[in-house]
Amino acid sequence: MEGMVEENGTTGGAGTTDPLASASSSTPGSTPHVVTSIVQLTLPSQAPSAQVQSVIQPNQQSVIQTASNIQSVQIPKGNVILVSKPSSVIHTTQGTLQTLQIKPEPNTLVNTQGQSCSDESCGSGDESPKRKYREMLTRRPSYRKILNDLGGAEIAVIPAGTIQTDSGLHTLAVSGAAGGGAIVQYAANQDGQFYVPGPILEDQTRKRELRLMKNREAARECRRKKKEYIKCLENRVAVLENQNKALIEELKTLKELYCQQKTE
DNA sequence: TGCGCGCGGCGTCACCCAAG
DNA sequence: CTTGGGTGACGCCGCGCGCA
Repeated sequence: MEGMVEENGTTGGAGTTDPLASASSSTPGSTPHVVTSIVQLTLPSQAPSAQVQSVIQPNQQSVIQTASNIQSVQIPKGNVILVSKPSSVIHTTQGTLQTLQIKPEPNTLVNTQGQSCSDESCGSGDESPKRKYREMLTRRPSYRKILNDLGGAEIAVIPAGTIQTDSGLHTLAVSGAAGGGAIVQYAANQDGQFYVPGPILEDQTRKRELRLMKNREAARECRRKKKEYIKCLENRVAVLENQNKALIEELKTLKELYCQQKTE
């Protein structure tokens, strides 16, 4: 079906190692190949502008690669498109970065059956059963938490030489704290034992939890970007391999033509 | 069926670096 | 100098797979 988008891995085909193999050899409107971990889109030749075959990552910021520059691409109704994510990347073998305009419904995604859906409902990420299941599982608490649970939060163990007095309140630099070090404030009781006053402890705990939460999300995002980057590189390899193949083929044809003319 | 192994994902820590 | 975001490293966990 022309202009149809397929999700990868559902059928075999040449696309697996060479996602854009059909970009240079297929006729306009031919059925797109299905490629592992990526989605391909072929625009029909009747489309008002360039014939484009692209690589799209499902449900995430995506990469669209073409063997030639993308002109203004109009997507016929009923065909995909991605990409509500603002920072999605489109790049070509020429290295030019371009803008893909989605018409007429900018935020509409179309699933693999060609049905449209909202951005949220199409996203698989945080609502996948696997993720839910994982969230139900309890992880081993950190050593810091274990120490806190053992009462270390109220009576702190103070390493020698790290104490600065400050009107009864002391400040301790903890090198092992999350976020590259933390300042812990505490006081001393009559017995000379150190403890963290309630409000300060609450504040410190809250700050730490906030920091951990942000770092958790940052780590997730970082991993996601890393994976996307790797996919991008793999896609680029595929594009260049295909281009190389096409050039070799062209050279072969020209050679044959030349030999033919020579013999005549 | 139980076990070991590899893989992928996660949370946390430590460090770096840019911005204020 | 301080602060906050990004990321490499590390350890843990669950899962799938092959093997005895």
